[in-house]
Amino acid sequence: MLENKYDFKTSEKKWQDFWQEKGVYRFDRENQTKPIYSIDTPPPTVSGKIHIGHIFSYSQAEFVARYKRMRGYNVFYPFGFDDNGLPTELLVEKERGIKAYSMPREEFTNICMEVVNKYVDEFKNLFIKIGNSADWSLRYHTVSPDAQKTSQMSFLDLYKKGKVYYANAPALWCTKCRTAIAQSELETKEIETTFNHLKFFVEGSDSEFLEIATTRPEFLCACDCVFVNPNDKRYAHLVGKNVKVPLYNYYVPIMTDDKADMEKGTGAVMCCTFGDQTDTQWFKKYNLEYKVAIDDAGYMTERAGKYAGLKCKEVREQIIADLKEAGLLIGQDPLTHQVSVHERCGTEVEINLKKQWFIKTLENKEEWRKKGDQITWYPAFMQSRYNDWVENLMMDWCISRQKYFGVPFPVWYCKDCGEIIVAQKEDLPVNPISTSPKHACPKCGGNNFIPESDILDTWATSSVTPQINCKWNIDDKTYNRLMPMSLRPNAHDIIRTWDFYTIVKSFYHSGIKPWDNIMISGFIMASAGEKISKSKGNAKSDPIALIDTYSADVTRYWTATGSLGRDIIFGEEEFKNGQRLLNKLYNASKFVWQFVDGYTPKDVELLPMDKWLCAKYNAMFDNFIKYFEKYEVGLAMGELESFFWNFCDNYVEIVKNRLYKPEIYGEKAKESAQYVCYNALLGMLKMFAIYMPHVTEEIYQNTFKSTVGEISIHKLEIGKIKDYEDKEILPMGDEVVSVVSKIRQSKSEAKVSLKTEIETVQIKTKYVDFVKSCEADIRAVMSIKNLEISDGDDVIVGKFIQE
RNA sequence: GGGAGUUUAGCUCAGUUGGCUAGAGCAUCUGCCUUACAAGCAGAGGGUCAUAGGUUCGAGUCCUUUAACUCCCACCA
Repeated sequence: MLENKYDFKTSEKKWQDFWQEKGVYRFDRENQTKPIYSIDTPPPTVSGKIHIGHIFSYSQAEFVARYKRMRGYNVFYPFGFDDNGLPTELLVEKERGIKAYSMPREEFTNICMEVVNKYVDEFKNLFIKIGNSADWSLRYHTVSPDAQKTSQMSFLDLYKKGKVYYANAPALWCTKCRTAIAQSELETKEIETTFNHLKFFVEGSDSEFLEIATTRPEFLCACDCVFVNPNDKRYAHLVGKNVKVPLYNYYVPIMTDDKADMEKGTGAVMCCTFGDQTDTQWFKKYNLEYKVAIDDAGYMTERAGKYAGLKCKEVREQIIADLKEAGLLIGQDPLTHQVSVHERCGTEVEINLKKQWFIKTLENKEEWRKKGDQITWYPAFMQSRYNDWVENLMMDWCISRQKYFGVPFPVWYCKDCGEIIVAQKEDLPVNPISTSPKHACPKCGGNNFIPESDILDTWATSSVTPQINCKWNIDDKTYNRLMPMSLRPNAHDIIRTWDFYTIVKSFYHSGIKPWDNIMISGFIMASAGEKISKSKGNAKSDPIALIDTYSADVTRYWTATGSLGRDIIFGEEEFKNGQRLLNKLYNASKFVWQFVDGYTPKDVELLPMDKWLCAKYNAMFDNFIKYFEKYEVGLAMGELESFFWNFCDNYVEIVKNRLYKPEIYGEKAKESAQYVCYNALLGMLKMFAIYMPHVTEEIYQNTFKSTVGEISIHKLEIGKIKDYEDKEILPMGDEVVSVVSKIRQSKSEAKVSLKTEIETVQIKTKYVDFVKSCEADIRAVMSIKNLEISDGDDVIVGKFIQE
């Protein structure tokens, strides 16, 4: 029996412990008969507190895991934590008020480990608290030795295959984080600046000058040449001549290139190393000199002369003032434009030239497209984001980071000849700083080595989560059994990083796609167009507070609303619906159970309305499956929910008379209702268990477990009520509901109680036979003395019999 | 500049291959203590389906136009 009231505060914790203890969600390695469904869960980045957006996105995938389990799959649902690299370093620096570069490397990484462990525990507890059904025995960490090993194996494999290279090539650089970054880590920010028109005097003339517009005059000290378009008649006569760089007074040539846009600025552009992407292309194409204007931390170099040692933004104003004073500034136009900033810190990104490691991505664009096509995208339109990204790739993937806390490169350099020496696979994981190669340099025989002190981009490890999960190169049997994985779920912000890089790696390593399906969820917005962010202080949606206030089930319910891939705006009012549902589910179960306690389903001839309910249930079930197969977890729940309310408000109301009073309506009528109540309620509880696992478990344990036997509702499979697929009956039963509704309406309009007796009701319907066969039900539920049923389309309600 | 998504009731959103009078919840209003639930139930009002055209016997749904909002990408001289 069920307690009178449901108390989520005690119940949720109780069942969470129970599930862990009984291993209800364990992947069954030994089972060879059930089909496997594997989920490549995104390991959340340990970069601060988890907010409601994470809960939203993870829950959507979690519903799929539960659904598949209840459809008979052996579900492989691991959970990982991405706890290394730049994001984690930034968290540690902020939390402890330290800077990585101001202390010994080892000390810093030890502190990182401490902080990470604290946060990982918090994360895990939160996911358990929300009722996440991951198999925690499959938990992994990207900073753990196992993950490091896989990540380094990935590097070695790419190295052997010539897909990773070490080169002195222009790379994006963050002067605040003091490291190289990748194109995918850029964000755009709109800023106000000025377009400065400067005089570049033509060599040998005091009067003739070339007018050049620039937003970055601080780069004047790093100018290599000036470009004009070859078709630009305005400047044709100057091509080949030299011009004098303002303030610095050295001469650079005027050259032609198609990339110089006649429409932009004055049509003449200065090329510096490096002001922007185009400069890097010119640098390569014309083999220009590399002139460094800005150092790693964003200060001007010696080359800048009197401005050396100053931040480049301060210098800009000063230079403009100096240019003005020297009469070299023709004018200034205000300009609003987009600049690239580092997504982690918002700093404007520079480009510099250092030796870095790159993974080749540009040469296989076609292949990335094809692999994207082989994966089914849900919703389909999200694939265009992936395609856009692939098409617009500008640079190979730079994977070296000048940071401390992460997976090291398994690489040394020979001190004598510079040869690259990589570790042996069997020695992994290695830290080159604390160990040395086992053999002398194969090229020169030298025995002195310089370790690579950079670490790998955190995405270089995150992009091998399928390989980590499936034991690539460690357990071939498991790998072949699980790859490609069934599903990759993530939000749309990391398509260009996590999804893209994972596809790249999987293709390079084994030539296959990493997953069959990809499910992209939306974002929780604070308001239209405004992302939730702690720094903005708009995150009034702390998941722990929400769970404590509304329960995990209600919070989960909320995450299921909406359709896949769409952003939704956070609103606490919406939680009320979930509370209502949870309450109703408990009460309805309690009510129905009193009539089926001790009942075991047996074949009976069903009454018409009971057949109708079964057919209705089965039709709902079909829709439920249809939506779930498209990962539309919210729309699936919508189907279930509206069926459930219909069940409570119409069906149960109609049959409860039969259940209460078999002496009036007959034993058979009672048994028919019992059969349907038992099956429909159990069926719905199982489906609701996907969304609200705690309350449904509580109900199951106190009711159906006694007849079903299985230790947990989450071990059951969802399904139809047998043998009731008759679609013809649907409109007939609906007609009865609508007739009852019309009678209710007349009572409501007369402002009388619903139990008020009615002298006579005339029903005119096109389903005379069916309605006649439901006569007893209709009379009972509406308290009708005389009921006349005939052909037509109307309901006439007679006198009310008042006390 | 290229691409994607959205636009349906005051609010949040469903609406499948075109098919009865366009639906639900919230909010508002009117009632009802009905042998589960008043944390409940019944009912009512409320919509030119963003816009303009087209295809069709028939369009919220398909095609074209325009507009607004959001996002992704590019441009960053």
